[in-house]
Amino acid sequence: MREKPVVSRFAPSPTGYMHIGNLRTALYSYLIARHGGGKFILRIEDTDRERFVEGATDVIIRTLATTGITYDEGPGVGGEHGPYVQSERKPIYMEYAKKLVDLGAAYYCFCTKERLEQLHEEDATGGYDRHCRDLSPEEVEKNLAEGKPFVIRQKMPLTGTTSYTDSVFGEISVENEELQDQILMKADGYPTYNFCHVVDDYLMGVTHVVRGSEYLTSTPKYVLLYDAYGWERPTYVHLPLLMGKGADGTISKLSKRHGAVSFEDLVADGYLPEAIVNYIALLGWAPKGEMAETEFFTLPELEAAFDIAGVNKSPSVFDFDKLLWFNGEYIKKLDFEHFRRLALPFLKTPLPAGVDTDAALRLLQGRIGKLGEVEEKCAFFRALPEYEPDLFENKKNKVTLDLAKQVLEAALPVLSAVSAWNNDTLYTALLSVAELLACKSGAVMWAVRISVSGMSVTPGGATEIMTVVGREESLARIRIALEKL
RNA sequence: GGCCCGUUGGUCAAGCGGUUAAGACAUCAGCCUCUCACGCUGAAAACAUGGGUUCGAUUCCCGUACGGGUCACCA
Repeated sequence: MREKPVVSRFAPSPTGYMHIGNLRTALYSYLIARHGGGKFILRIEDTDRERFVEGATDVIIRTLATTGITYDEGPGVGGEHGPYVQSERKPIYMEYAKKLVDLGAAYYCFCTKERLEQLHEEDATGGYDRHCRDLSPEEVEKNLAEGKPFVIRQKMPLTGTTSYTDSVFGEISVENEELQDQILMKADGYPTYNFCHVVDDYLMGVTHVVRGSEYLTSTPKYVLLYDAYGWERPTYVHLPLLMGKGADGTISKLSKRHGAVSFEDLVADGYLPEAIVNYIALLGWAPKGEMAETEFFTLPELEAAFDIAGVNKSPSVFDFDKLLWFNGEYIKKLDFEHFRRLALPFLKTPLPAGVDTDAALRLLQGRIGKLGEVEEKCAFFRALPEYEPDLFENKKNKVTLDLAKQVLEAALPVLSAVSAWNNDTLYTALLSVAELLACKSGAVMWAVRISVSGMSVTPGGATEIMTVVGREESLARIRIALEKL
């Protein structure tokens, strides 16, 4: 018996931004499809008119495009199961809802919102009392003829249990008496998620339903729908949640209070899409076997290696430190031209005329975790920071204020005399200063570096920094230092 | 609160009855070095808990604790 080809989908609702948790769901769903050589569909779930956000669909499409997650069917690319935006599929749902009523698995409900609110006040845990479940056909016809507003509810079995097998969590069972007669069609004629996703998944031939584990306990209700229609149930793949760590160390569901958690925010902060994808792929999934120690994956490599069996059950905490490390590694691997092109926009304004921007960026490439650090790390190239003379003191290199003064006094004429201003000549020149003063070369380098940078920690050594800021500025900065000493 | 799910170092995680319980990030130390960083070497650090089952449990079963999810005319 042959396996059916895998068809999976990503079905976000357009909320205006792409949360990193949603992106991971999209990624896993995509990987399951591609690993199985199957199809991947994008579907927009916009049946909540009140929460509709203009342009939100574009954010989703853009994000998928920049991460390289391609889909075979969906908005913009079309396909044989369109349209792929639920608001454009509206007539389909009423048709299928009526079919369900005929099948005896759903019913019209004419209860007003006021009555529902009253019910809730009387018993907050009771839920809907199934008032309209057993209305006679005549009564229903009469109400419909009068034009009374209605919803369509799912008729849940009152006894027994419903079970299904999730490919990550295993068998899930719930008592049917726990299930509410949930609303399938709203009074505004739009379907609820509970209903339309089932209809669409069926109509679009989706074999693998991949989504967050918040749906784990409501899935029996969906399974009942498949059964009522006589449709084959899909394979369910529920994913563990993504958590965030708060400033106080508490763990909770990843949200804005944990910092930039939308994909576009991270990119704007200088994280590379490839690094983000690589990192989130590993949050909740780990490769098996001999691949278990591998950490770096390109998208195609993930497509080859991904396997549902490697998906974890427990929630994972999003760790910005590790993302930063991953990102730094990806930045290091960039060829310089590429890095340069990405880094330049992160400078608020161009560096001063005398400063060698390319040289500065070369220094930075191996030392930053994200492109957003470029500006701050370049600040001292723009202007010498304020600093106190005692910055010159350094135990390891045995530098005292007095020695620093001697070094700089000796270095000034030597550096002025250097014919070509480059790393090698400057290095040789400074070594001669060390020889002249009979001190460690480290002491000379230290004093010079502090004087030209005004900082104890810099993205490069003394000569490298002088190369970047240029001859005039370097000498000027050394003179300023001498005034302080 | 009812129901469902989860629990290996601070974090991500391997493990799928017998292991010195991998690896990575972060942390710390040493080395290297024209500082920092990179790199290299090393260190500290974990099976929530109580019962079973078993010759033997991190691994299987039950309870407890803790954490999470869910109970909408939201998805």
